[in-house]
Amino acid sequence: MFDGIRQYYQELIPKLSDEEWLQLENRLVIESYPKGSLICREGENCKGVYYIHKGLARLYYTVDGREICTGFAKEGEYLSEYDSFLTQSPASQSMDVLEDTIAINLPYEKMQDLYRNYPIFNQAGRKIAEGLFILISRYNTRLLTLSPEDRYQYIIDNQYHLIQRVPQYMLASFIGISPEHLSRIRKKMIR
Amino acid sequence: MFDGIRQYYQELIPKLSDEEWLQLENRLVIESYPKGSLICREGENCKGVYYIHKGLARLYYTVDGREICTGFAKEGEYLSEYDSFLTQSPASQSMDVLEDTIAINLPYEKMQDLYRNYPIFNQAGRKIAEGLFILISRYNTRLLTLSPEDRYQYIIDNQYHLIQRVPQYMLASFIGISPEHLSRIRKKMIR
DNA sequence: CTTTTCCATTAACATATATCAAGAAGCCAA
DNA sequence: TTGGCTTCTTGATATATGTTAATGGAAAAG
Repeated sequence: MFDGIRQYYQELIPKLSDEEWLQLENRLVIESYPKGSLICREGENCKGVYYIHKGLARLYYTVDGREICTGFAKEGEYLSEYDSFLTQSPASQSMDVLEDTIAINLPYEKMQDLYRNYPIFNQAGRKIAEGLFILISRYNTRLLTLSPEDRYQYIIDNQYHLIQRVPQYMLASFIGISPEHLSRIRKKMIR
Repeated sequence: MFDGIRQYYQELIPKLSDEEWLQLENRLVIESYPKGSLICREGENCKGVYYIHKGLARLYYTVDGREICTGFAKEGEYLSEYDSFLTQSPASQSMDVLEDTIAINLPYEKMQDLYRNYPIFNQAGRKIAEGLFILISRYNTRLLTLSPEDRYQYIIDNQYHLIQRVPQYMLASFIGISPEHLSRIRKKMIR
């Protein structure tokens, strides 16, 4: 169950000891979410960082009753409303799951606890934050520098699993356009 | 000269010792940039993280010969093309200075060196990365959830120094619209 | 001081993209 | 199998925002 996470952390901290791993493992919480359920609701404090063991989760804003997706995580990937998690303040995004999902949660207090008692985890925390920064930074770059068509092409080339598992209207908001416009772009690209 | 930086790090690492601070200070490089000059050019590897001692620096993309600003840093603030810095790969943004600027640079190799020999700096590195994540994440939130007018209002309310020190056409790109459109928005807001 | 360059404003016009509305297609549930 | 959701597509129309171009003022340069 925890193999994926252990491997992940061992890449972040090559010299992670068995004892330290055990301390981490003891703090992990396995959670199960049926398709469509919320992991975190906008306005509430995000409770943890979630490793997706099985399934598919999504992060999104709700604006004027409309959803704007900003991220997805499938098996082996992490997801969190990280701003809310770090500051323990109300989330501006919600997280839900698009399929039945099993997530492994590292709750906020447990993580702070680890940082205090096992400082080596600061190294993991640093690399995780750096990784998340790079992720959002590149997402930003694509939104600001590519055309809608090129942003869709990017998903085809680099995140093809999203095309297969995520409804098209969610992908549309992910690349910053309306569902109808994406439909037209697809039509044009087929020719 | 280094007072601001020292204070900054001591907030990140409350138990930073004099010895550790000295190790950091020895690795800092003071650099001087005349108005308009580049700190980092798109396509090159970003060499460091820059603390602005005096002056004003800017981060921006160049798309079809046009500039899109994504960040500014004044005295007491940090700036870097952090993706490029972390991965030591070509930058997708440039950094230049809008006024004569003195920056204090922590170069990449020196920073890695610190992480290796003084692991406590991982804690600072973690908090810096977390802070940068929050910064870009909220910038993203504003771009995705606010109208252009509200985005401009946000700058008035929260970053008024930018209104005073940054040309309006740069602010326009910062909030994601054309200079002409910002001019119209301002006119409408005055009424 | 001049002269030049940069920048903000304004107006007319162009266009990408959104919105609205209807129908078709796929999928799930009973 | 049937009926009802959900999602995708398509067309007509609307609109926010961009583009082009001209003007005037302010700031910088000489």
